[in-house]
Amino acid sequence: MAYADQYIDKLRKSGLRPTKQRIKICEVLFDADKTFHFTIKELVKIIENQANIKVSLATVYNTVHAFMKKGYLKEIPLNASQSYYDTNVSHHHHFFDEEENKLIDIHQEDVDEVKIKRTIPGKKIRSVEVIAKIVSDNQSQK
Amino acid sequence: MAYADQYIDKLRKSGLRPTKQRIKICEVLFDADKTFHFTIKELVKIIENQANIKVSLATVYNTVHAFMKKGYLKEIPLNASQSYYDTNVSHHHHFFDEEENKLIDIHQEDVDEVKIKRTIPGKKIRSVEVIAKIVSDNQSQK
DNA sequence: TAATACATTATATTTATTCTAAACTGTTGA
DNA sequence: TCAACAGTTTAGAATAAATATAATGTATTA
Repeated sequence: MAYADQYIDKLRKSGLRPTKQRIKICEVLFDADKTFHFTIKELVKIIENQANIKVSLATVYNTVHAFMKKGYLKEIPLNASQSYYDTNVSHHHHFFDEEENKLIDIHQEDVDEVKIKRTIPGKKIRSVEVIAKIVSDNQSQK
Repeated sequence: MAYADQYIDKLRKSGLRPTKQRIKICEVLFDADKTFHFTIKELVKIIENQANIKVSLATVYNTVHAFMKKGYLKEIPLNASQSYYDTNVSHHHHFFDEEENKLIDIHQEDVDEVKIKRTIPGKKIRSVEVIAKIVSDNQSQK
């Protein structure tokens, strides 16, 4: 509640109408000081559990996408609408061309080994992959 | 054709029966010297175009998954069945726990900057993300 | 070659996501 | 304050990828 005004502001400044549903979604997403990861379904459940407000799946999709456009949320680049397979089973990385939905290999020698200094107790790293998303460079076309 | 025997061997050694469909799939995937990326649908189309053989979607799915289990193909870790979003919009990377389907942040300071030495003409890099897949480390539990 | 175990297939199912069109709500200005 | 409009929400339909099912077909074996 304390934050509601702040969210109304945030939404207005983004050109989004501050509706009951959007304010509730803001509260769930931004009230806590720590960040978190979620799927659409998880978000719907959290909202149902925390409030009397009913929010449809479609609204959550719309709002999450609107928030992404505004930079309030980020999609984790772990997903594509379909699976891609590779006949090159050696260790290498990829460019993903977002405009053409195409993958391009980056050979291992073109990337320095990625060293992760953090570990998770009881877990080991099975693979490390780098995905570099690329788009047209309009600057260089002038 | 020239490679068919070799593929029959490869399949037998993997405990897969060398059927017409599987041999055709091998030819499409492994005949050329260069590697390539594909989706299931693309593979179905290529097979239809290159041969008289009809292959059902289900067979291609089954075979591609069998080949992955054997290490002949790799799935590009760009996919999850659903999208994950993050309220942390700062630049950082992720662990993905494959057993629990959970994401864990890796802060930027825990990974050295990833430098990619290759460029694609007319394209610029929009984002570089590291996904480290983790699984239980049974070694350390003894 | 017969028996069996494995494969293939068309079709149905499941799941995530997007679309649609009708009902509803926030906003604006008289 | 209220009417009118534009933007929003919603249930349900549509789409699309992936998986499951069960009947038919095929490779293997002895």
